[in-house]
Amino acid sequence: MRKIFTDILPFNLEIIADGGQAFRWNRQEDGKYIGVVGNYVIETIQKDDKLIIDSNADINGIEYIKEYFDIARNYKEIEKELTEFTELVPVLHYCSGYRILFQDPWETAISFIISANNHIRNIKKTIENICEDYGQTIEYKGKIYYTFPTPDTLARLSENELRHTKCGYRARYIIETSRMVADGKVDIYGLKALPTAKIRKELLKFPGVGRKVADCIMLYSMRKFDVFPIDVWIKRIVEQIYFDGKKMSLSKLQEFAEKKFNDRAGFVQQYLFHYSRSFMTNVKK
DNA sequence: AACCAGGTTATAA
DNA sequence: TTATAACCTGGT
Repeated sequence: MRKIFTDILPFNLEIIADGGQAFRWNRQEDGKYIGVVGNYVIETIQKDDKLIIDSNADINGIEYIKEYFDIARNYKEIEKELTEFTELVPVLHYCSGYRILFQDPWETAISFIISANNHIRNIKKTIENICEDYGQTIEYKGKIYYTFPTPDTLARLSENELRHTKCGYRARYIIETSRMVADGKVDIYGLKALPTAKIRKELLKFPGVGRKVADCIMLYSMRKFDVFPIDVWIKRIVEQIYFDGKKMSLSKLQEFAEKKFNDRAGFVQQYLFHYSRSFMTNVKK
């Protein structure tokens, strides 16, 4: 069915879908994005202050999609509040409309394990391979799409089988993590209710999950906004803006950002990330 | 041909 | 506690 969300601004579908927080969106020639979210195939395009969505979702699915795009949150207020940090005004201006999706924690965990030391192009390809090989099929408008596989499915695989998806040495991490979830060692869907530090401690039990990946999982699938995942892009831009371009250790930057941005750290990280990727491409690490 | 990319892990000082 | 090397893969 079709659903149109109105009055959505600030909202920028392009950077939301292609900004590195989700890996299953594909831009079409006409500016439309097609992606698989949960069990739904979603086609969406933004027309100014409207988000037009066609999908195989029913009424309940529409609600799920609304949550996914974080439609109800007042981002105008968030962006306004953050201008309190005057050095971020140009960043906010450039990145207005960025939103933090509310994704499935299981899919997000595996996706970000794959993301470690990897390119977006490779990450997307590997995830697509995994879905094609091990997900459920969905037919939509005469085409076949694939869901993200369940923990049980991946838990049964051997490392060599999974390596066909081009995930490389991460295969072992993915399988062991899948087994931990499948065996109930970590209740990945129940973590959201816990405080950030407690969730992080649980997530760090997964092989292939370090500080950065753990924080990404919390930010993109559990609505924990007091985290500040630091990758190479964030490191560069924070060092430039706040430390006169001097190299700083991750732990120093982590402490600095969390203290400074507090409950808004996740949003700030998101804006800084896109800004950094746009303007810091020629700067050495 | 070597080096790098949206980190993590194991090992050593 | 902090530093360094190795790691799949695909691209330059």
